[in-house]
Amino acid sequence: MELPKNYETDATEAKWRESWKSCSLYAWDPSRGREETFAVDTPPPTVSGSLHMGHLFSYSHQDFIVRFQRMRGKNIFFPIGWDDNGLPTERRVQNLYNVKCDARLHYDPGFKGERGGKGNPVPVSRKNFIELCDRVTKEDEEAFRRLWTRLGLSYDWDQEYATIDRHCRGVSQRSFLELLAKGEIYQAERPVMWDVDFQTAIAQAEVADKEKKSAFHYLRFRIEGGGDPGHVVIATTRPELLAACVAVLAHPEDERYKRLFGKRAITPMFNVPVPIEADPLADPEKGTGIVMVCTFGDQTDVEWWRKFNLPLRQIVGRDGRLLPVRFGQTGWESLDPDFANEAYSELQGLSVQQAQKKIIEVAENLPDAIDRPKLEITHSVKIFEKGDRPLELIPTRQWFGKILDKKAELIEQGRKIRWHPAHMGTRYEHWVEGLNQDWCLSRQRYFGVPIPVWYRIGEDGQVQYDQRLLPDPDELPVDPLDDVPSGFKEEQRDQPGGFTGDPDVLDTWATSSLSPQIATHWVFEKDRHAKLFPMDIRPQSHEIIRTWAFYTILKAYAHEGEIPWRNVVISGWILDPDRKKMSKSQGNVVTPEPLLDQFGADSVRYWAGRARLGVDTAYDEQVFKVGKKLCTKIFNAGKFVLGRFEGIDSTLLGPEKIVTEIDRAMIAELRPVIERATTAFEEFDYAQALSLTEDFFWRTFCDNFLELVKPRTYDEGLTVGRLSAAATLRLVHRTIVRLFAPFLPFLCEEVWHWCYSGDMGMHDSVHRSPWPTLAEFEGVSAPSHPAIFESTLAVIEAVRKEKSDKQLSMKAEVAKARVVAKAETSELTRACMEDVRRMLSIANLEIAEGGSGDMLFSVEEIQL
RNA sequence: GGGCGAAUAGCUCAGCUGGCUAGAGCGCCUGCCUUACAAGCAGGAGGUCACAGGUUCGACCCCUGUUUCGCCCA
Repeated sequence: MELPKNYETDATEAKWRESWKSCSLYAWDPSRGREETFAVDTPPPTVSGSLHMGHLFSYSHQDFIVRFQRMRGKNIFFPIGWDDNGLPTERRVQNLYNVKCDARLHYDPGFKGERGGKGNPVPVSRKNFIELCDRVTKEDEEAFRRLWTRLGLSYDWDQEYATIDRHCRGVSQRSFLELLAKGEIYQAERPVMWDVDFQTAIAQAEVADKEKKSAFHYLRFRIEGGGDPGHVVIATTRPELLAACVAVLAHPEDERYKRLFGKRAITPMFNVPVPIEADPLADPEKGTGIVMVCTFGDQTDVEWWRKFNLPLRQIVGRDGRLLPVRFGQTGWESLDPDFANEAYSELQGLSVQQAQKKIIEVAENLPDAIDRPKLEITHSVKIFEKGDRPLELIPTRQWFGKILDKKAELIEQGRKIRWHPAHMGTRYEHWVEGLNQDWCLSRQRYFGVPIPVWYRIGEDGQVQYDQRLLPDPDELPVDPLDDVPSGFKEEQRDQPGGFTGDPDVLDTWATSSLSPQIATHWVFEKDRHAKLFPMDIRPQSHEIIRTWAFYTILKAYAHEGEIPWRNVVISGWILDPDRKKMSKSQGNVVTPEPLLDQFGADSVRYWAGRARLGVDTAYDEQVFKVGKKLCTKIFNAGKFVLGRFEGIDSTLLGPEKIVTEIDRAMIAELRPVIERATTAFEEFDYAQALSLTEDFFWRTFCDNFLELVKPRTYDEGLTVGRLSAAATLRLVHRTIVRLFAPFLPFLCEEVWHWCYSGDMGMHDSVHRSPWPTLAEFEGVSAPSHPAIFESTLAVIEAVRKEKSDKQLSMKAEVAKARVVAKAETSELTRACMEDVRRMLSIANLEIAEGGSGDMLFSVEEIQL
């Protein structure tokens, strides 16, 4: 067989990519049963994000596990999806086409959209906007598909889905309606966390805490009825909310303020009397220990507002600007309405940031509003993880999923799942324990799964939110803004006595949390679902335990009372040299394509394979180099090993031909490698399996065994010794190629096809050939003594060291070497030393009885 | 402030249930063109296992505390 001189990654990878595709090597077989199936709930990546090495890292990890399971004979269900709905795509479209969505506009069929426009964004209709989103996600998906294929990820492309496609919209809406019917979803008008830039509600899981500079401003509130002193000083970081103040609170045991409880304080500037109440949540250590309650400054304000049944004074609008209000009217009582209105007129229409500056300016010009200079501090504020400005709490009508009523059950579900590494399960539990809000499901956005609900409109033209019109399950998916509820006509839309569609879309997590149901086709194909659910593994990274893992566990529990998967395997992060996570927003990403060009897919996978689950790893380009070297070594060793036995009929090279002592010892060395690598893989510890295999291949097999038997393979004629060597090389090498196959799929397939693809019991592709087991070596007798290999290596090492110390070539002849062996093993020694003698060119090898210690034999004298 | 994790050679990391002299690769040094591979081979230097206590016959490993770093939460 004529083999190429060098390993050309590009050509070889392309060849096998094509081959695997044309024979559907990775297709799931729907006819096989659950027990022999291995189902993976693959993370659908956000397609509008940028592709970087961090992605290749974690997605490789799944593939190692999957390829191992496939070789174990499992029927692999390995779908791939794209998460394309939601804000990241909207944002990308806005930037690419310089447009913004305006839901009031009508569809323009002629609108094409052009990239790179400048100036003010062009307003487009919702439908035009969604069309652009669809276009962009199609392109982005293609880029991902190309990269995943190039990396050799063994997805079943027949199972591809996108979270915005028809099927996913149907599953997501079905889930919504089912949970609504079960009472697990409800609608309510309440203060929710609101991003003023995106103008949408968001959920607790999407909030990030950020340290920001701020300041305590010290405001004087007069006490109604006077006293001494006639005022209290309240420290606040949000003076711009003063007009929304509805109460003043202090700790019940706080001696400074005890006498004030039950009285009223009067806000400066607006002169609004508010009650002074006692509550243990007021922190005496914070500020001046007495706090103003506004609607709403933070979550505690919401709690107090409910507890004390305080009025609502909403001054921050959905766009983050101060709303017009009129003091003197009901709900806006003031002791001096004219003065209050004049003061407020300076603030109205300003953003909260501008309003803060302004109100301090105004207050400073009043005689009695500010008590003392501000105190600068840093504190943590809540920000939407994809946003920029602090969140506001704004009362709006939203849909919610119930979670607070089942925290204990969700923790219990988490405990039924095996987490790898285990401490990631603790992180899940802590997240669930810390939840304090139900899941806000609705988003005031465009590119998402529509909430499948219409409402009746009363004869008075008011929307009747309690009069819901729901679609039939087999009508799904619907878009309530395009589709008409049964029994109505389009002309009745938004008309008195007619109907209106819910304008909101679902949180993207409401859909991606259904990835198991989406992939298994859930209620739509019950048999298929039963064969795949609960799934075997969920691979993901740790920052989305609180979102994706949590919501998926929640949905599976709410729908079927089940866990969604038996195992969660968590990949760590790729960190830059400053140990920061590689991510687009950090601006520290490394683009994959040049590295794939330079090192090849297998080398990149090798890099990923070295990192254990859950462990963050510093990005180190050296490791690609190491991977490439390993590939070259495997390539060269493969060619050489093949050359040592290819002239011999393979039927002459069965396990029974392995009779030479050192060959049997080699098989004995291989056995624990197979056992340990298998155990490691079963525990998802692919890194351990790789390291064991690599070490065995390079050190034991190439550097020592190959050198040791090489002379014997050049024997004239098919001697017993030559056949034994050839049979051992063949069987061991055939095993090594399979042990490497999950990590280096392209190269291993190439080498496999040089010699092993036609073997009995093996598959044409290495990737469907059986994972090595000890059974393959049952016909090989154990060596006479377990320490043979190690003892032989000790002799080799001693002679090599002697040559190296003398700065001689390894082929330099050794005039004489004296080996001392224990009496009971001297026969054995003779058998092994013949190989050693030939390997190291020892002219005169003397064997004597004697010796001590653990080694069977040792070198006493070397003459060069 | 609470939780989780990490700290081992110059660098990146192994070291699993406590047990020989703590390992690998990269880098470095000295040699070797040895009929698979110089992208290789042989040999070598290099570690107070973050720090301080404790448990134990024995601790990188278990316990307590401290420091530094990362992440999550309040």
